[in-house]
Parts: sequence; C-alpha cells; structure tokens
Amino acid sequence: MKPSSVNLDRLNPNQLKAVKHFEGPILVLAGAGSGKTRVLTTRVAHLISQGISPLSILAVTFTNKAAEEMRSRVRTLLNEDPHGMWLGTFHALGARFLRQHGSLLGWTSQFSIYNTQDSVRLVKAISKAIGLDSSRWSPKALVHGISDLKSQLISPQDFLEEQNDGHDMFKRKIADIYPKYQSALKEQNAFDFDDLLVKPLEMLHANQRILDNYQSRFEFILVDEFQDTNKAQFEFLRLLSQKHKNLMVVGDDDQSIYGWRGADVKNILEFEQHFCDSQVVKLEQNYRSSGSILATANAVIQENAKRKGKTLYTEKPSGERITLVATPGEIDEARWIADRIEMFLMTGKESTASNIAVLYRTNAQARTFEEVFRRKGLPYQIIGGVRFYERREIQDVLGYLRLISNPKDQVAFERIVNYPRRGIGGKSLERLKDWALSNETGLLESTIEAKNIPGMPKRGAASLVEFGTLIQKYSSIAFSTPIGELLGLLVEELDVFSALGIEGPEGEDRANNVRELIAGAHDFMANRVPGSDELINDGFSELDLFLQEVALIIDIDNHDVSSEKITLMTLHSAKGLEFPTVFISGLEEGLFPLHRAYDTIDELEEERRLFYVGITRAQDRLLLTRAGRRRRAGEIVHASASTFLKAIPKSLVNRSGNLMDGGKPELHLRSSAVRSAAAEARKNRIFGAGVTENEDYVTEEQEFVEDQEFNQDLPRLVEGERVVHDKFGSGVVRSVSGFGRDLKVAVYFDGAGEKKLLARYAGLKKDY
DNA sequence: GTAGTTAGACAGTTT
DNA sequence: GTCTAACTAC
Repeated sequence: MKPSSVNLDRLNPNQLKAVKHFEGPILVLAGAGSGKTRVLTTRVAHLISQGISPLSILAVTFTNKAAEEMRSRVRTLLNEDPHGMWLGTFHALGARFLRQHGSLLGWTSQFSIYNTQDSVRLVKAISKAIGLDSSRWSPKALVHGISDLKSQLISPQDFLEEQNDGHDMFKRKIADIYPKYQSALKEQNAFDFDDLLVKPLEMLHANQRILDNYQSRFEFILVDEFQDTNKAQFEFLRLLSQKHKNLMVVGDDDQSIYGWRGADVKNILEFEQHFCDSQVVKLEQNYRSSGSILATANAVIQENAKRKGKTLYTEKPSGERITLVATPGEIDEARWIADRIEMFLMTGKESTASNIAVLYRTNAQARTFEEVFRRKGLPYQIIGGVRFYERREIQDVLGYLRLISNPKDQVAFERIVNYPRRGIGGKSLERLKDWALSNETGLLESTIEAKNIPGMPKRGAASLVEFGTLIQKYSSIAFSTPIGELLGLLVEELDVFSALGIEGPEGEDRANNVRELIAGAHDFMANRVPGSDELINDGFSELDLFLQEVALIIDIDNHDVSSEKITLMTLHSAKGLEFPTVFISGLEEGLFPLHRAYDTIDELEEERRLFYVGITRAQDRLLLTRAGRRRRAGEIVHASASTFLKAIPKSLVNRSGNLMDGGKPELHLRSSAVRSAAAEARKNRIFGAGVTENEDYVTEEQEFVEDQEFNQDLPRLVEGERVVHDKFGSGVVRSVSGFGRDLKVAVYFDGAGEKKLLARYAGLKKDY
C-alpha cells in the first residue's frame, strides 16, 4: 500500500523546489536557519510517499543524533517508520559496511574500532619497536599526519614513493610509520576512524560486484552538512551515486568549520563542476533568528572573501539588540553570565533553562562556568570536553569487552593486562611480547603459557595465566549473556569499585561513571537508535554491536533538550542546534580567534565562520562576552577585544551595565562536592536518556527478551561444569582453550568419551 | 621488578 | 587541571 501523500503546504517556493526535485544531482545551498532539515526530511518522506522504497534511499548526517532526529521526523510525516533506509553518519555507515563485507579485506566482523587515543598508543608501540625517539617525534603528531593522508586517500605505498627522496624529516618518519601502522591495525583486526571511510572505498573499488550492488540499490542519496565532508567522503558519495546520479547535497559554505580535520570546502564550491547538469537551489530566508541577530551574522560573515555568496533575510522583527560585555577576568565573565541567566529565568524572559546555551571556543573554558553555575545552583549540562567514553575508567572496563570480542586487539590487551594491578609491569610485558613474537602466537594465547617463558617471574607468570583464564571464562559466556549483565559480572569479579575507591574522591566519580556505563549497557537493546534495527538481523552478537556503536557515540548525540538544563558546549558542537538565548564567551584576541589562526588567511576565515555559526544558533537573544584577562595553561593572559567584534554595526549593539566593577577574584578551589556535581551532570549522557518509546519497536524488544530467557540454558564453560550436547548427550567440561570466535571446549561425555568442540557451534546447554 | 609518588609538560576545534 | 615520565620505596 502506498503511504498517504505528504503535506507540502508550509514550504516556501525554494524549499518546495528542493523537496519536489526528483532525479539528477542537486546542490541545496541552505543558509543557517533556512529550514534545511525540514527540506531533507520532507523530501525523504515525499519520495517514499511517491512509492520509492526506503531500501533504495541512503541519507548521511553529521551526527548520530541528527540521524535519529531525521528518522523520527520522517516517521511523523509518513505515519510509519521508513524501515530499511540506510541512515547515519559516514562513520556509522562505514562500520556497518565493514561488518558486512570486511571479511573480503581480511578483517572479521568482530573488528575493534580504535579511537585517536588507541591510535596514538599503537604508534607509540611501533615507534618503540623500531627505535624511533618518541620525545622527538611525537606519536600524536604522527597519528595526525597519518590521518591527514588517509582523509586525502593517500595510501602508505603512495606516500612512501612520494617521500622517497623528500627532505622533510617529519614526512619521512610518517612515510616510515604509516605502512607499519596500517599492517598492525590489520593484524589486530582493528580499524581506526579514518579506515571506516577509506576501507569501504577501497573495497568498492576492488570489488565490482559489490559496487554494482550498492550502486543499483541506492537510487536516492541525500547528504547533510556537505560543507564538512572530506575527500574520502566525497569520493564515497561520487562512487555510490554514479549509476542513478540522484544525489542531493545540502550545505552552507559559510558554516564550513572542519577544514582542520581534512574537510574540503571545495566539495561544495565545485559541486557543479563535478556533477554536470546539476541544479542549484538557494535557501536564503531565515526562520530562526531575530532581525538584529541575523544582521549581526550577515555583517560578520561579509568580512570573508572566499564565499559562494548569499545573504540571509528574515521577515521577523528586529527584536532585542545584541548585548556586548567586557569583564575583568574569566570568573567575572562566568558570574555575569550566571547572573543574567538567573535574571532571565526569574523574570520569565526565558521560560526554561534548556532554552539557554553558553558557547565557547575551547573546552578548557567550561571549567569556570561549571564552578560558578554549581555554586549558584544553576542546572547545566556540559557537552564534550573529556568525553564519557574516553574516560580512563570507562576505557579500562571496555578494554575487557574489546578483548573478549576481538582477541587480537593488542591496544586493549596492553591497557588492561595490569588493570586492576596484578603485578605485571613493563618487564614482564616485554618478555611476553618477545615470546609471542618468536613463537608466532598472540599475546592472549601466550598468557596461558606464561610459565614457560624464560625469565618470567613466578608472580607475573601466575598473574598472566590468571588473566588469560579470566578472559577465556568470559569469552565462553559472552555470546549468550546480555551485555549489561556481562559487564556487571566482570566489574564485580575485577573488584573495580574497590580499586577505584582507594583513589580518593575522584574515585567515587569514576565508580559512578562505571555504574552509569553498566546501566547504559543494560538498556543497550531497549535504547537502540531506531533504525539500526537492520543490524540486529545481520547476525552479529550484541557485544560486537555494542562496542562498535559505543566507539562512535559522541556527547552531542546525547544532548537532551528536555532536561531543563543550561547547555554548555564548544562552538563546534553547537553546529546544527538552536536556542532562544545564546551566550558566546571569550571573544578575545588570541582565544577567539585563536592566535594560531593568524597563520593563514584561510584559517582566520574558518575561525570567522565559526563565529558565524555561533551567532546563528540564537533565536531571540544573543549576548557576547569577553574577559580582560584569563588563566590559560597556567599563565595569566591579558587580551583585548576580538577583531571579529569590529564588524558588528553599533546600531545593533547594547553595551550592557557597568562593565568593569569586577569584585574580588574567587578562589580557584574544586571541592569534592563540585566534583560529584560534575559527575551528576554527566549522568544521562549515555545512550540518549531521552529516547522516546515507540510502538514499532516494542515487538522487537519483546522478541529479544524471549531470546534472552531462552539463553538462560546456556552454560558457563568452566572446568567441571556439566553440559548437554544434542548428539553426545551429557558430559563434563574438561578444559577450555582459544579465544573469541575460536574458543574451543573439551568435554568428556558420559556416553561418547572426550570430544573437542568449537564453542560457538557446539550448542551446549546447561545440565541440571 | 613493581607500585606509589612527584615533578614536569601541556590544554584547539572532533568523527 | 590532567596526563606522562622519571624517581624512590617496597
């Protein structure tokens, strides 16, 4: 049955043109607040209502959250879920792709995803192995260099040839490390972030049949935030859209703010050259901001030379004037903002704290706000900063899961082999590595035989065996145990909480984070991003999905607008969002724009676009603040007003209050009470606390629950456990060997004698 | 050889 | 303020 048609009445002529566009490439230049999300979602819904199957639509967004929102809006428009539509970020789609086809390249679907931290650790290990001085050639810089190459689709071989007779020492070091890094990733069954884009491309290029398949399948491709795509992403789109050529990209060159990450504005500026016969639609009417705010934004962005050129207009009244404030120090700045917020809330000028955002250039600025807001009792949530999943305690615990899922994950191995402390130091680890290398076996396999390693101290050997056995034991139940339960058992056995308890007050925070992680894991299936439903049917274990999804979750994905809290975040994170009241803080030379941005005109322009993005987040009220001095990296820095402010016409500005009556500086103390408050604020940031229930998914959940109940019959494969086999009958577990998917179990059957079975095929049940 | 402590370096934006 | 490298105590 064809879904009922979608209501297009509320669109303006250009929006309508974009929505009704059917075939051929099209570029939608959508200014800030011009309704581009509406255009995208309405077009998807419209296509489906015209009889296009969701299966043949691919939509790419910038964040998981945006994907989630898009799906729910399409669902609302259609009155049914667009089942089967591929929708997600480039990275999430890439991971999904690799789960299905990665085996062609030599990876299993249990692959690990290495984040930047992991990549740095890996490069550090490689540097050490080849005797490269890590203090001279920082692993971080090397990783960054490699990442740049990958996003430009330059392979290790290409770069090696290119640098063969190069004189840039740093580049030559990269040329040296890059191939080694790449083969280490493969040995460890891992991909880094860039691989999630580069490897699918590699595969599509090498495999005509799969390419044909996807090219035929995706009749319609839609891309949001196109100005922030890099070369690899562009190539991915170009390749997939080649057959049907129905590619719609939506973006705004004035909001391109990820050049430093390899994003190339040329993708949008030269779209028409790359895709001939493409149409262009401009959306220039702004529906978001008041007249003064929009005029401010226009004035600022006009300073940039490299623009496609468009001017936003609005039919809204000019509204309040922009407020500009200078305070003596950063604490005064935070206090002034806090006071203003209190006033807005008290006088009813702002109905709820969640209507308010405080934006800043660097994450380090968040701390001052956190302290001041805490003291005033203002509710807030911080997005970004030290990300939840990158916290030490979270990575430690997840390290176990990673190793259980992917026994070749060496970064995870090294991270947790001595966590919690079990007496395995650098020396023992080195011996283990050497032994594994010369015996051509894995680290995990070697632990079991640690007692045979020459020179290994008795205590260390015993600990290693214990460690290996522990991983084995959990590997045997990992297939059948719900992820939350698995984590709970693991944390209990490892006694993580007592280990954290002795760390003092922060330990309590960390313990809470781990509890939060476990709670989130328990809800993993229930809170799954709607639309990733297809994955469940692809036959991957919950553990693999959990790990691979968790690796790609960023804080903004969990931003909760219904939380009645003030949002604190960087200007970068604010992209795509809107708030009635917006504060932009730290408008000082050297901070915003950062002094480094003066290196090139392009960087300065990107910095200005960032300011433009910030301004255009505001609907009704925009307040810009700066501090005359602030503490940066330990030093007190004095700064004058940001050069960006000069562009704002005086007529739009209201210079507020008596600016320089600072008051005495506050103590820079961080009590444990403040710390726990911070932990509190971090709550609900995993797995989107606000995921709405939807009837479509209830059935699936129920099915899953039944499945779990069925799994209760699965035994824990440990020595002495009684099990039942379909053919061999009842028996007792003798030994367990191997790891992950190769986990083997030897069982002595009462009727059939001893048999060695592959755990994942044996179908053993518990014998009561 | 490992664990716990302390001095030192470092904080730009993120999938 | 947080993380790492180097140092000292066990």
